[in-house]
Amino acid sequence: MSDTLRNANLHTRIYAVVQQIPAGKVATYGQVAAIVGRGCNARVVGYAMSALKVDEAETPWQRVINAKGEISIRGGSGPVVQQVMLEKEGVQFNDKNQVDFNDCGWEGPNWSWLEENQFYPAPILKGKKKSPSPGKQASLF
DNA sequence: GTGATGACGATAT
DNA sequence: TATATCGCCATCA
Repeated sequence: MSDTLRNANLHTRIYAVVQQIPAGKVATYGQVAAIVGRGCNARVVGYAMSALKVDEAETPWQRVINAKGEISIRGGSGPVVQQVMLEKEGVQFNDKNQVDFNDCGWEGPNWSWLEENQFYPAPILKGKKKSPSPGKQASLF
């Protein structure tokens, strides 16, 4: 499995991380991106989610939301379906249809899992960062 | 083989 | 506080 993941595409690695999110918990795109590391951005995670195929139906894509705690899917019944699925898992939404990360936020996978699967959770290179401010980004775990 | 497009997030101004 | 910009990968036409 680890070799498979290591050689896999970024999307496959993203799916592997998403599959670690337990029911009743939610993670943000940026959080998943930070775990995957290696040139993965929040946007790439979003792309990966949109590219989900039937084959990867086991991936709990509904547990990945944006940094505001809201559901980011645009069209059709997607957002509604996602919220219903999360509520079924016990995720609480407030009046603004937002998730409280203090209550349902995912703290991340186990370090042992990360090592086993050759993941290198590191601060992602963000847009033009002229004045590096570590610690701010490292608030993930 | 090339180009456009799409579930985001953080910084800079 | 709000808007603009940049980073980045896989898929499809």
